[in-house]
Amino acid sequence: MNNKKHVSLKDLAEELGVSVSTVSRALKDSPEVGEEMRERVKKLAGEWNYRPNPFAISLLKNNPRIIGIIVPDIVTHFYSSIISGISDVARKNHYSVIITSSYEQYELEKQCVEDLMNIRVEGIIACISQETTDYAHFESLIMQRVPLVFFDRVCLHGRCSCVVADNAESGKAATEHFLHHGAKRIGFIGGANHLDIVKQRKHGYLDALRQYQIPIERELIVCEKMTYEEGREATRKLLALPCPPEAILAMNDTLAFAAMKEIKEQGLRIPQDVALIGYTDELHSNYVEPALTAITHQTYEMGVASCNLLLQHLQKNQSPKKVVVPTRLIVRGSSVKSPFSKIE
Amino acid sequence: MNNKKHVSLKDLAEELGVSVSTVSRALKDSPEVGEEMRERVKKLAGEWNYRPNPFAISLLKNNPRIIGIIVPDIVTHFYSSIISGISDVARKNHYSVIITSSYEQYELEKQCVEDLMNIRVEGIIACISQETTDYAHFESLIMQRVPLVFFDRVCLHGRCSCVVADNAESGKAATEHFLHHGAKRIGFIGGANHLDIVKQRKHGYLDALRQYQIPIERELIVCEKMTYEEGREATRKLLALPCPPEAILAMNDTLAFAAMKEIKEQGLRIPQDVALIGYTDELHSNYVEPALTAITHQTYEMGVASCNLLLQHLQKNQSPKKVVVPTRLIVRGSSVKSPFSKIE
DNA sequence: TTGAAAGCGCTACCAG
DNA sequence: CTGGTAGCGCTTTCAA
Repeated sequence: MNNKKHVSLKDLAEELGVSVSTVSRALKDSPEVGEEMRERVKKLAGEWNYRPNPFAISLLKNNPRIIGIIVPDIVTHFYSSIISGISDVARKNHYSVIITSSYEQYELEKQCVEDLMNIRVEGIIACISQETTDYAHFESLIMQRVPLVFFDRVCLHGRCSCVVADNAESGKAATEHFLHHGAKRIGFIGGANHLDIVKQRKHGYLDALRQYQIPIERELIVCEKMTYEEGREATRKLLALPCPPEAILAMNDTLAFAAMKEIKEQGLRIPQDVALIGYTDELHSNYVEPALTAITHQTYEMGVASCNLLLQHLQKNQSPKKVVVPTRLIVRGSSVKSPFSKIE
Repeated sequence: MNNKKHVSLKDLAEELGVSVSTVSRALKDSPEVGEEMRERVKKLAGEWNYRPNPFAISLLKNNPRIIGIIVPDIVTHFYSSIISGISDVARKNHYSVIITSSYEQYELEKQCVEDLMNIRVEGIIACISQETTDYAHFESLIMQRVPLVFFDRVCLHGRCSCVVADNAESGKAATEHFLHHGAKRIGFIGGANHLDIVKQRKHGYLDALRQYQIPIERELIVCEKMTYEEGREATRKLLALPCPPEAILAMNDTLAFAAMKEIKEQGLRIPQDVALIGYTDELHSNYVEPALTAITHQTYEMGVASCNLLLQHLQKNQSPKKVVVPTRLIVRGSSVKSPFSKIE
């Protein structure tokens, strides 16, 4: 048709012999344009496959309708599932989403913030990296009044909205589950201590022990990085104790699967010798053997909640809110010793 | 400082008492600007945290530096890993990435194309949905000269670039592996027949059988949708045959894990009663028991290759290329009957 | 070495 | 009901 890549209002106007203003109005069903005119314009726009140039509109209105996301990584099911929830809500509200990964690194996380600001996203939804202990890059966003919502791993409490799981409760519930089923010496494998989620889940764990008047043993608590290898190492440490734990609570799916592998490789049985509970999503817990008892996050819902929260902030200035998305303890084979287990 | 959300060239120019042109030039180290001037401009730009408005630049240059991605879903590790590869290459080349999901639905896939075109991405990287058999929405992209690269599930051969695994070879290799280890009756669980990947892998499977002069039995080949439930059902069908297969090749990880579950639930042993090979990534194959022998895709590399290919097309008009990323058969416990298995 | 002005595509205001 | 025009922020001529 014409050599230019995109059709503009001007192109349409020239072809129809009218002004750009008229074409613009006709296309958005302005009441001040003639019925017949509207028809003609729309017909040609359809034929020529006209699409409004989003950059012109963003330039004009200063609202690019883009939301930025920062996650530690995108391949972990937990995050991709949350992203999925965010994207769906965003799309329904005619927002695009740009996803960036910090790869659990502080420096890269700062870069992500920088990149998103350069793209001029309207707001950011983030989950901080394991490494991050300084939050200046996020504080600067608050100063610039860029709406900001954290999920799962949060910071700057009270200064921006966040979506979290009921961490303390779930840590307590898992621990109580062990206690109800006869285990008294319970190991806890967590991630870096400075993370809120670690603190809170550990808090729940300790709380349950206290309530049941179980003495707390420091060496049963191992908090390092949340990687597969560290999980193996932590489990090895626990099992090598003079008096090893009868049960282990692992703080995410990588750690849980690592613990499971290590326990098995040492020739111990799950749950008879060591019971195991993880934090994970439903997908893979069923594939392993025994099926993994786990605290299940409603990841998709967390994404939906995060995006809704951000949209609220985008629409009007609002004081920070905190949304707690409940978890559930799904009991499978890895935690309950069958009544016959002691006879075997 | 000032109430406006963003600092513009004009703001800087006014403050410095010079023209916008000068500021613009100074900022991009144009040789025709004075040393001292450049210093002053850059200093103020830094202090005021000036960022060029990307929409103005996109409007002007008509290159928004955004790449669109269409995947069947984002939560499957296979796709998220490929996305990860694409994103990394894109970011290194100062491109942003917008990810959309078709949820394996034809209608939504068309919508994704539409959305990405509205955003005016410079090019698109896509993996077609299971449902898609009509490719008009992609053909229209070719007509509009929008660079397009397919990966894994491809179409419109020869008309656009694509990145694929060595499907036929891998299907053949897996089948030969079974044959070498004594299985003769091999079941094949695939996805919808119209998909290239299914055809090619089946081709490899049949090829191996022919070469070893094993009669081909139609009822050993089950091709339905690639969902967990269909995988269970397909396995059930195979095992219910008068003469059930000694080995099963499952066409992706969902199907493989489904098959594993079903085989176990029927009280059969893997690999003694039924050997199993899947197509999957390394991550979860090791968690299950027995560990799953699998054709491993180099997913991250496929993403890297796809993005590189697209960038080439973006830089200059080029005839379509096809990149084949080799797979590897990783032998684990699920396929090799131990020498003692028959004694047990 | 610097400034003025046009124009990218669009909207919105003011005239007619 | 329709047209003209200014302006969003930036780059890029052309003049000085």
